[in-house]
Amino acid sequence: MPERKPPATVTILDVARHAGVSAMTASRVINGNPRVGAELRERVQASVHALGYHPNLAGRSLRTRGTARIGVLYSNPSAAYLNELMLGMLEQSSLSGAQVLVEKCSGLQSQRAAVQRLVEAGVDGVIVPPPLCDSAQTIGDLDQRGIPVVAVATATPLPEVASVRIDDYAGARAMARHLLELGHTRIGFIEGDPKHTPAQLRKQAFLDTMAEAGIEVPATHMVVGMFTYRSGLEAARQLLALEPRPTAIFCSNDDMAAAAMAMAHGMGLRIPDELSIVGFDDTPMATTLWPELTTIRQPVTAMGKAAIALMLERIRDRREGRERTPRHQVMKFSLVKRQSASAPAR
Amino acid sequence: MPERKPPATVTILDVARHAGVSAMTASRVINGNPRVGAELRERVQASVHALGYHPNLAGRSLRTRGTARIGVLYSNPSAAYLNELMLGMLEQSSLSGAQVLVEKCSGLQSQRAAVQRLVEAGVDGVIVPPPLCDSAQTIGDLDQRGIPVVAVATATPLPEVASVRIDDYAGARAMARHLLELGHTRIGFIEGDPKHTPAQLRKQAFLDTMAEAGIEVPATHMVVGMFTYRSGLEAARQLLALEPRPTAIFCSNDDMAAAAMAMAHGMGLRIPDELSIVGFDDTPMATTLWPELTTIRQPVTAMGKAAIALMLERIRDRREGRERTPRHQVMKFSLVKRQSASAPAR
DNA sequence: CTGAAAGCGCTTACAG
DNA sequence: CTGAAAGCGCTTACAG
Repeated sequence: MPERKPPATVTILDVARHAGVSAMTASRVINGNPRVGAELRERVQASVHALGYHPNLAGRSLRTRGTARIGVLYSNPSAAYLNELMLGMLEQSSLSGAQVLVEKCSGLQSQRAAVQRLVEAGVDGVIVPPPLCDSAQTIGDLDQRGIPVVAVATATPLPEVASVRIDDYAGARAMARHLLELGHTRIGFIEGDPKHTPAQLRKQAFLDTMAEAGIEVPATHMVVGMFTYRSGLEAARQLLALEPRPTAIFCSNDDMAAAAMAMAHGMGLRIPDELSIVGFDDTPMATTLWPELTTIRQPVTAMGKAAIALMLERIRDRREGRERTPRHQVMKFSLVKRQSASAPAR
Repeated sequence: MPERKPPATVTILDVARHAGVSAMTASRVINGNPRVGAELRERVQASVHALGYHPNLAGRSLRTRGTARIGVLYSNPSAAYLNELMLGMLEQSSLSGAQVLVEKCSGLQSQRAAVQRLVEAGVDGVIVPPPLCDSAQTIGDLDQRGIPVVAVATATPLPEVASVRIDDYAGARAMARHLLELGHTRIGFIEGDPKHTPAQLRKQAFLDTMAEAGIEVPATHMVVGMFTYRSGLEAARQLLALEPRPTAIFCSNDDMAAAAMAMAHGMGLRIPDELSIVGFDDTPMATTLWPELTTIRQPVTAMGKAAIALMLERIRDRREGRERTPRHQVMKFSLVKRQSASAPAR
């Protein structure tokens, strides 16, 4: 059995020695502090590279007292979405040595209580995933207590609150175009919960894109859903009973697309030959289904990371007495073409 | 706007002072070191409680050099499962200040390469989730290099490797009993991938339980699946074409149960009135579907945590020169009754 | 622009 | 069984 040497830990002192400078200077270079001469900066960077140095996060956060406490307040979660978001948040927070506290709430009553619990736990800020991100009530409550907030996936973020989101309008537009390019003209649309801002934008983008293409969308082709599988089932039943039947269904999220597929499968429709179905979000479900779902990918894990990063920035600013305008970060979506959509049969 | 005081950080020194002992003694009590007198132990514990002390993890891991590097080697993942597992692993590792490195591989070829990459990154141990946990090849490779392994969710763990799992046999037995108690006798069963050990056990448990109840299961009621949605679709089609139709379908996992529901919905069958469907695993999909799925809950997040804890224990033992028999931790499953199963219609 | 000293909170030898 | 000292790796004042 080969002897394994413990991975030799390269410290900042090793880097400093290798570069012939003090630990201080090495630290400054590593942290991007500009008050270092160009020559030393390069020497240090070379040493970091040569030695394969990675900062010890425990040491750093111990010294910087960077142990920020970040609350996450959610309600009514889609389990898959929350998992993915949490994954990103935990990854980022462990990098920065921040601590994450999760609170769940259901009714309005319980929203106030949950906020209270987070405050008592001494959180430095609160991240609010959907659908709570659209609740003026909760966000107002936090804001009034002077707690920094980062909203995730609101389509129309309040200016006083930082946010991470994708451009839902542009995403839905890209998907509508894709269906048009495949040759579909009779497209059914299943709307999301009208109270959620992303649902509104996705719908509007679909209608606008169809109008631009000169295609009139009959009222029967627009069916309201609630973003749930159950609502998708009912909506799909209505659309598939139409004569002539739509050749494609654009669902405002993946859960409803899964339901539409369920209806179609059982009715014996071949997907995508006889019916194309597309979703929105790219949840884990999208690759579980068969055929795999063509959808708009929302980079949820990356959004979780970004939310933590944004929050830490705000907390830091605050501790140092700066008060900046909250940032609104728009992440890139992508159109993921899988097997659930193709050209319509002629 | 109310002024917010920064959460006063209670250190181990505060606890020690409050209890009238040295920091050392406080530390020993907090870490469960038995070499402390009963009286001091109680005083310290009271102080911890009174002051609301929580250890600063950065300080701890800095001193213990506990920065273990743990690899996670996966292939062919069910996205939802992996997310949930990762969540637990990250939660635990951030508590312990361990670092997690993730490697993906597909073919056998790439398995060796992935192991090689992990070794080069200097990992202290590797956690292997399903389905790779059943690969003698990969586990053997790691074991021969002298790297500690923790296998997640193998039904039949190798003795030389630590493992975290549920009792698949008992779980499937509980579910079969549940269906029998509801009054079902004509039960179809969709098997999982026969290469996976949990699939074998789930099937055997079903057959044994039926036999004990004195019910003969015709061969037509047992259909092979591959744990995928697609295979579930085909299997359900076969079962639902039978005359007389089964009154219930027991699927070896949730993905196949979702597919069975899809077939049933489209055929216009009412669930659970005309057909009960149950799954296994309790993935996020189970609560997305409608009606929500009755299934066996596998505590995946907790299993992720346990895997990290087990691994850290092994690494620690190793560093201190101890060599113990690998532990096999069996977690509790639970039968989650939702709306997809009820008594058969008469 | 650069550095010597101190200390973040904790636990590991080392003494008794 | 208990404690005084030292140090994990890093960065924050404080000097120059």
